[in-house]
Amino acid sequence: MTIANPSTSDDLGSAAQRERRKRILDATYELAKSGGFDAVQMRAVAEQADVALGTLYRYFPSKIHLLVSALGRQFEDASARLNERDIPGDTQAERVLYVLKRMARGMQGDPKLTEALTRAFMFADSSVTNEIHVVGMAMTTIVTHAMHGGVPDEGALTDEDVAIARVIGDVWLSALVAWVTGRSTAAETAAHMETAVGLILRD
Amino acid sequence: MTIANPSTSDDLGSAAQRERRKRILDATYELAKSGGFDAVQMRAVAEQADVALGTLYRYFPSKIHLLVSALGRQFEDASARLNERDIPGDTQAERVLYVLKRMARGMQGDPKLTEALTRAFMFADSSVTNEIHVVGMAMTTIVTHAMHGGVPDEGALTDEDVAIARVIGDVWLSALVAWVTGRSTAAETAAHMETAVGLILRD
DNA sequence: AAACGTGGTGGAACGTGTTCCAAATTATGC
DNA sequence: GCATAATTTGGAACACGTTCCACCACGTTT
Repeated sequence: MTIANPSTSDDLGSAAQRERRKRILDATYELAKSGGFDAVQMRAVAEQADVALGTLYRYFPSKIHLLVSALGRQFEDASARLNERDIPGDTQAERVLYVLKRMARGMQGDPKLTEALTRAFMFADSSVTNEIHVVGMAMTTIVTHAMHGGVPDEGALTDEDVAIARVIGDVWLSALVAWVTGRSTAAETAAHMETAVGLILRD
Repeated sequence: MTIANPSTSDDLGSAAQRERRKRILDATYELAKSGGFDAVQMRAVAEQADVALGTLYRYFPSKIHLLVSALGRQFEDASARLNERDIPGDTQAERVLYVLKRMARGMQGDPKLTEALTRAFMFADSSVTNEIHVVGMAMTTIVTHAMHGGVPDEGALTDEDVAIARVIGDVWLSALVAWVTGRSTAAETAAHMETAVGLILRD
């Protein structure tokens, strides 16, 4: 018996397996984008990705793993895109708000997708630690990068920088949940983030 | 046809209805305490509360409403208990950390219960706005009360106070989710809260 | 007291996440 | 190319949230 799990193993498997994995994540993305969390039904994902239900579960042991993995891919892409350019703004607060607003705009453009991924993130238990960590690191990287104005000098990252980035990430997540669940508007969310960043990053 | 909904209407209904509602919330509490989110099964709640499944759904339209209502009761109790005494500590940060640690200790003593209620809170959509609002207000009240050292002078609440309380509440919620889902330990959570409060409340 | 209406009961039924399995297919070692 | 192992498939089956419905109980109106 092999213990290999195509979704978490470092070994990415054969080309066919990589291809299947990509098809599954693409299908997840599409369904989430058009119908949100509820529309990402395992049978529907399997069908659209053209794999059997059992195969889907072999690659991703639960709907939550599946969605969080999709979120991770999104975040890594966003992080890579943001980090290759310089961040405008004269203060840390301005730069951080710049990237947060940029991300917020992106998410508001795809509310269903955002809802699906955020819900999954909030529901993830310890079995999803690895996938979650990918997302958390990407978020922290984005914020610290903005704090430093786009200088790729990673050595300058103090513990306090990281702590600040994590706190901002926390507030952002809470605000995101409130927005996603329809308990606050986009404008309220933006205002709340401005307040929070202003409080945390007083230069 | 009557539109009355026993769970949200201001009119609490007959004594028998109030009694049923209490039995349901008690059953929810018991099940959550012993088995967490998954153990709060609607059939089990109905049976333990000695009502029919249909009746349970008449009082609480979903499992999420049910759990968030139970959370609201918990929080209001905690808030009332905390607010009737003075908060020790010389600075705002010390006092806020005092109450946060106190609450954290309470929650760590009932991890399953905390898990159930937190999960429900995170999953609640806009149909649960009212119940959520109860919890949010209680949390804000607790933090602002601690900031002011137990002085019941509500007139002294500035907008900034409330904003600060909300940011702290956000960080607390994110930390709670991480703890509940097994992604961080109690000690890490406590340390993170200390960092956050230290950053936000620099006297 | 009879009729009525409101809410409660018991239980069937449905949808979707998840598990399981035997058969078919594909990959691997020789 | 064959034997063997690993993977995929198709689909049945199960669990639990949710909906629905026919019927019952009880208080109110007349």
